[in-house]
Amino acid sequence: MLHKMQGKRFPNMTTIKDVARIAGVSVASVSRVINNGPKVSQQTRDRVSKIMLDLGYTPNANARALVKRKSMTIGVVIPELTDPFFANLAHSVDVIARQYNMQLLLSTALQSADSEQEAINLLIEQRCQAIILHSKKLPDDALILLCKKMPQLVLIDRFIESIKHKCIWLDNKEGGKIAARHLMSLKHRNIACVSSMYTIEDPLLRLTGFKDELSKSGIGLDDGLIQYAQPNQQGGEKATQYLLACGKPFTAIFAYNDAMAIGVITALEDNGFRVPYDVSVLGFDDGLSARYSKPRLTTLHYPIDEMAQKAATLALNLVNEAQNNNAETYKYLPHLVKRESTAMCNIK
Amino acid sequence: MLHKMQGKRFPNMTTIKDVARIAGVSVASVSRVINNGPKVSQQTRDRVSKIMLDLGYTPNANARALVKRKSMTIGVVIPELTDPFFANLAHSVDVIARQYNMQLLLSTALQSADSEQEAINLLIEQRCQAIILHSKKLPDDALILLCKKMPQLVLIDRFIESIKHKCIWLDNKEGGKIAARHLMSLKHRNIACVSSMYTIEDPLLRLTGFKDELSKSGIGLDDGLIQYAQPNQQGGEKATQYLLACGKPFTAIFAYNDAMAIGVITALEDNGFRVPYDVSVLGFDDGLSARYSKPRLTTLHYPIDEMAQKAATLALNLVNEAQNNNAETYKYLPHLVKRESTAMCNIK
DNA sequence: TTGAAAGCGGTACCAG
DNA sequence: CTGGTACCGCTTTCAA
Repeated sequence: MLHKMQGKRFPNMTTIKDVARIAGVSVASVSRVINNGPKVSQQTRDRVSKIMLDLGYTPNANARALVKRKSMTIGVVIPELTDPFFANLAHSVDVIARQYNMQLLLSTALQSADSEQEAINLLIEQRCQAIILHSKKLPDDALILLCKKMPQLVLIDRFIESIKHKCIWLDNKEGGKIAARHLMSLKHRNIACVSSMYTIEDPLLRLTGFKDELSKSGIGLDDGLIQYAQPNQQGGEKATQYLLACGKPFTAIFAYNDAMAIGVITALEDNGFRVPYDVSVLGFDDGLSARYSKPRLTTLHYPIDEMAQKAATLALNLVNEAQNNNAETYKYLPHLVKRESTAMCNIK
Repeated sequence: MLHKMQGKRFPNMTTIKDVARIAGVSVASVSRVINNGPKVSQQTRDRVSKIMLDLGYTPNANARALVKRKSMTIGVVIPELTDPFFANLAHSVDVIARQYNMQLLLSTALQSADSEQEAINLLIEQRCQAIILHSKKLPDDALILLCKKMPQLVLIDRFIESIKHKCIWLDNKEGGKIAARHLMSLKHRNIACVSSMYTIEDPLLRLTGFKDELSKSGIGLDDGLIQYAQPNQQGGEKATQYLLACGKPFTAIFAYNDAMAIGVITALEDNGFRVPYDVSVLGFDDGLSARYSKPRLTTLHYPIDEMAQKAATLALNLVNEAQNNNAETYKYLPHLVKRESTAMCNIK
């Protein structure tokens, strides 16, 4: 059901010329009034203002963008709005956009490289002055190319060495380590993991950091105790059922994200285990649901708000390659938020 | 921290002229190639296409919008993106936008009439071909005026008689009635309400419908058992504490929305009551959290997705006042989703 | 099949 | 302080 180019054209609206004609002045003067320009007599200013109001005149941003070469828009590419994580990301960009008096242009990319590329192209067509891109599907080289074409493009949640000064990213590996330390501090030694089945690097990094830290203390992670599933509540439930079925003992589960963690808890309780008394569950993200769930989730806070605001600010201030010489990089760290889903291991 | 008009101008990008010059053809021909126009020789088409690719040429949507008087954008005004309800609304509009090959322009309005008006103005400046407006603050007459100026504007979650063919709304009163019927069918007779403190009409309508339906069966609603608070989780907790403190007995609570309902449950359990065994709790909206919460929420499903899609489609097909003669109106009804937070009253 | 040229609605420079 | 005007990048007649 693709309606190619459908949609009616905008009805004729009053233009600057209409205003000028009716006010008996030149368009130049009207333009000055619109922009609060300096050299207009108060008398002209008042008359023109009144007429603009009477006519319900609204300047055309497209025309303005064309001549000024500034669209006053900032673009965001995210997979979709229904995921609160991405909605928050967009929201934070919006906060910055407002500060700069700019409009938010949203492009959702679903889950394919093509659709990501398409989303970006649309934003470039619109000549956004900044683009915040959350890409998981496009390969590194495509992004590097893109950055060359669009200097004011910033990547969020991704790290690429050769354009690292445009990458706002979270240290997932360190996140895994923090998780491991927390669980170890609670004396857990038999730990399971519920990870995402998608082949993006985040889950791998978290897992790697997690394992590394455990092994530092001589704790191994049985491969059978790592289950991969869809990174949502159902995936969490399913993975937990497998975990339970395999029969290996564990006293804690590190989930890829909060949604999975909630699924994990559900499955655990359905099978007669109590969280955190029998099994501790650790999430990741610290979204709203982490506070809603019962028990409330102990989880790693993902500072997406901060990161998105940084991304927007950075993008807006990226004039051209010349300025990218700054050696700044933008690594963020998750931090532990202790709530109720983890507790001291009570099995010796 | 308002950065007036800051932000660098867009770097010079290659234009249609560049392409034309390098290809040794006129801009007209390039334009034809871009738009897959009919009268171009295959040879020219190929050469120009290649050059566009080599140059990384991307047409300027602003220029195009100007001359074609079609921006290919669709605007959405919502209070904010962090609320999943509004994020869903925006998402559904986006779904339609994609079908029509249009871009989503988002304007957040926070919580004041001025900022709503401002958000709308910005979208009109952008010459969106359709605007979906969720307004709670602007008075009826302002909206009626707006509709006159912007025929392709559609209101969502609001009903104004004189422009009812542009209103996509939910029958909140009926929602209240459905809620009452459900609770009565479970034999509850002492019922409390936790409502929103904001003076928008939704909470009032729900409450009215609720009371009306109760009184039909001869059940009264003690004014002391109606508490008003912020329409979020904390508000729900607070309101419940007041309810508990006032000492009047009740076996069920009808909350203004899911967030409040979850707060209600928390407060109830903190005070030793079990949901739904001791007290039933009924929510409204049926957002994600209704499924995450424990117990999972029995709630009234708000078909916001459907409504938003309808709104977008309607707006896009609204050419001018002439066509608004259609007598169609767009009332939607919530429906009950039974989950775990309500149960038969076990107090005689 | 092609190109020249007239705008679309503004801005900004220059002259008066 | 004001007006005339040359663009901004692209589409679309109209002729050739």
